[in-house]
Amino acid sequence: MDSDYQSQARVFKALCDETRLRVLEMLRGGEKCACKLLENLDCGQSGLSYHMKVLLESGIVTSRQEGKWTYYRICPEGAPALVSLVQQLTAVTDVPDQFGCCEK
Amino acid sequence: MDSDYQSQARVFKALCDETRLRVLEMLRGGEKCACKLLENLDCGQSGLSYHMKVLLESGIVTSRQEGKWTYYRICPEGAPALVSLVQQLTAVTDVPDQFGCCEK
DNA sequence: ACCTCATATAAAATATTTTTGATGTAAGCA
DNA sequence: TGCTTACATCAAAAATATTTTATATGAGGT
Repeated sequence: MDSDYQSQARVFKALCDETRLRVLEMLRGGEKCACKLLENLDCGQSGLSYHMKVLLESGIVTSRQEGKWTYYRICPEGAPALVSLVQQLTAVTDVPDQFGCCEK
Repeated sequence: MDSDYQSQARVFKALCDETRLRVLEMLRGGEKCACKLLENLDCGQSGLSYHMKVLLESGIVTSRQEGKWTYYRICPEGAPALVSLVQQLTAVTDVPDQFGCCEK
């Protein structure tokens, strides 16, 4: 598990932008090169490059170079890790915690 | 499923802030009132109010009034919905898509 | 070596989020 | 009614993120 709030936040930041969600949807259908992604998005080339960097740094996506092209795909390790992170963040524990509450 | 990018993004925005992740962690141990949350956070009262609004609007958290107090807890419907949203976003499909790729 | 293509990076402009401080509101109590 | 407590709302400032434009880099091809 990832117990550092900042790096958890970084993963979710990758998902809170429309353009990046579109990219992710395209990648669900399989590996794509940057130029194909670009064709189907409403942003400039450097904009895509920026968004892909955010996705890469979150661990949700990986890339691979082949000659001049860069191919991106959903990371086979990162994606399941994300799912379990979300599960852990929202799973209510049955163990009482140290915080208590106002006169309850 | 939530197929609108903007509302999907809204859910993830709720999770990409350290303070809100802390709140969520506290709520995992059970319902808490705002004042208890405030005691354990590094933000002002109006700041907490802002963050709780973001969490409420994302559907991950719900609240309940009791006299002067507001109690917050992880939403029993919203949390699982989030998990399945993440699963859907990152599940690679076996069906080829309409995008193709560069000379592959 | 030079040119082009695919992508990355840097800097500036712009937009969005978060924090802060002041004020508002509603509940409960004297 | 007037006071206090718990929280919400607003507006301005501060901090961050995104977009845009220009320039750089590195792989091929001629």
